[in-house]
Amino acid sequence: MASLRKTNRQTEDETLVETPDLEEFIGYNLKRAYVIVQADFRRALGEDGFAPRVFSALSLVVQYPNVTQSGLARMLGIERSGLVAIVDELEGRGLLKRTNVPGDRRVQALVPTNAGAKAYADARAAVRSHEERLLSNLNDDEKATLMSLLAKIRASEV
Amino acid sequence: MASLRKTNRQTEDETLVETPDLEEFIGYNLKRAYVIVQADFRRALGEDGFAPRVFSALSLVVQYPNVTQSGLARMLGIERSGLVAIVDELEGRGLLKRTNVPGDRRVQALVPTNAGAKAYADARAAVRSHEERLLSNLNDDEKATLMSLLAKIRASEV
DNA sequence: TATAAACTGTTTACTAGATTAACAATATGG
DNA sequence: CCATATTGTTAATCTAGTAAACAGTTTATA
Repeated sequence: MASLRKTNRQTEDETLVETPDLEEFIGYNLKRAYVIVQADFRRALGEDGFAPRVFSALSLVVQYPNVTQSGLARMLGIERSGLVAIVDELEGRGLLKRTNVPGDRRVQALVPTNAGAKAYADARAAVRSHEERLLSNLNDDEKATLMSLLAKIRASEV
Repeated sequence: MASLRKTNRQTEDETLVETPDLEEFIGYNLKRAYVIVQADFRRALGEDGFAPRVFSALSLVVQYPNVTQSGLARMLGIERSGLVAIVDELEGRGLLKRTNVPGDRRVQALVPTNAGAKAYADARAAVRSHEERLLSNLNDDEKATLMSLLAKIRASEV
């Protein structure tokens, strides 16, 4: 707090301490934060753990059994074509089944297997402890505030 | 607030209103919010406007002229190999120059052109108004709080 | 001073995540 | 019945990013 020279004047010093414009943009900070959390997620879940999007898909299938692929894509905010590979992976690992629905032969309802429910419970615990560990410098109030502010951003989707 | 049935009990209703696990994870909400902001950024800057990462790079070059590519990559948190295409694009558009530095023939200092400084000022204004418009349901306090919480996440990088 | 180690910008190959467009099969609404 | 819409799927494409190698150059060390 000694110096009052807080301008963004250009110098040739190798140590530049002024806040660059970038830090003032929410988008930039959102991305940097997201990259950090996402990288730690992968580290925490390990080599052949779930990728974030696969974890998310499994989570919804476990919580909403019989969800259709289209419905799941809508919930995740991705195209249904992009979901095929994710469901293929989960089915290939024996964590869910594609089942046909009497009355509509187009849809394939997704049903978690017992192994899928178990794998999800384990993964959820791992994700929870990853976030708790990584974000240990935020207290519960701060986390709740962050969530509500992120929810506001999500609510402003065009 | 009429019903107290707030369990996550499984039903066969087509309208499921309970909060799924996913919404409780900071990583998930961070990603969803980031996707929304990033998509609006691109929409706002238009067909041949800057991609977010190109905008970020130009911002730093304008604010820190003579930054090296390695230095810029470090600031952006990406590999220097990934920066080559970004700098190629900016140089190709005539917005910066690669200049050689007397005393170290390895490095190429990046210097914004006048056109680059102008383009950045315009883009920065466009980005500011995009964020102001998109995030108009957050007041200044909320935005400041969000920034400080995101900064805390950034500070917890491993 | 000789040599090993490190750093810079770059290319190439690869991966992940995602989108768009088309398609056949099926369902729904005038 | 017929036009329209929906579902799951494939194929082609795009973007953003990494990792590994490389030649040229600089720095550190023995």
